[in-house]
Amino acid sequence: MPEGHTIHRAANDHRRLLKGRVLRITSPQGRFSDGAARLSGSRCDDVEAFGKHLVYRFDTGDVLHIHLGLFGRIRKRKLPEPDPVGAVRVRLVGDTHLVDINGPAICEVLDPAQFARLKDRIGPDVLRADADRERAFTRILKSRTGIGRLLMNQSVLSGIGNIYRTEILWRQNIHPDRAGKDLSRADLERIWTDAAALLVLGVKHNAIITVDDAPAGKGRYRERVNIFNKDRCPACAGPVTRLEIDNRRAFVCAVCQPAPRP
DNA sequence: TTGATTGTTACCGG
DNA sequence: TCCGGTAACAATCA
Repeated sequence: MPEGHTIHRAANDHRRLLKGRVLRITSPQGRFSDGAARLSGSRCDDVEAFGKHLVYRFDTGDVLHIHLGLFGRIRKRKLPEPDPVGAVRVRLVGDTHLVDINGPAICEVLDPAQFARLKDRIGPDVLRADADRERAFTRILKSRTGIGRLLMNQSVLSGIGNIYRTEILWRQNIHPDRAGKDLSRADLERIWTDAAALLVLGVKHNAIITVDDAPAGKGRYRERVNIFNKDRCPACAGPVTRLEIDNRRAFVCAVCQPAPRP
């Protein structure tokens, strides 16, 4: 589930439900007892997403920092309080709803200085209005690393996950092995703009939609994609090549996305 | 029971 | 400083 759109969607939803409210915070498995005790009873001042990082800000200055990693899940439940389902690390109880966080890779309390360091470490987020895209472009244009790797490096730019990586590069006819420094500024502008548009659509529909004119109704996996996990390129009908980049699946059309000269 | 999976961090060496 | 490689970790589902 966790690509950037999932986290931004959760942040928007949870802000609406929890902002301004005093929360009761528990640790059903006991694996976050200290953090829950430290935060519980304070007022939630805001909920924000930075790339795939979700943060709940409290009036004490403390921040609850969540990163779902590959397997984490967020569930919103209505009160009265139902039993936890699965490995609920932390439960945030508001006035009408609660939020359960299952299996996050990161679940920690940060003080203001630690929170500042976190924000500094995360690259500009294509979904945030305050994102400094130049910071990402400068870094990419100097890098020998392939753009496929760079797009998944959350300290370069944040919010793009594995499926969007494949889809964005296909839509822009760019091979993932092309070095960042061999791309043009115009290429990067197109990538950024496309990524932002697709993620906005993802937030809106709670699904990964990268095909134009997506038909109504939901895909089987809440996806409507062009070549991720497909056999044929929808543009040229040629075969889709499967790659592995950083041990993650990637898909390329050899015709529409010419490989760089070796 | 097994394997795959929409992710990240730490550490080391070149 | 940057880059590649490796390992560790997380929970659920088919």
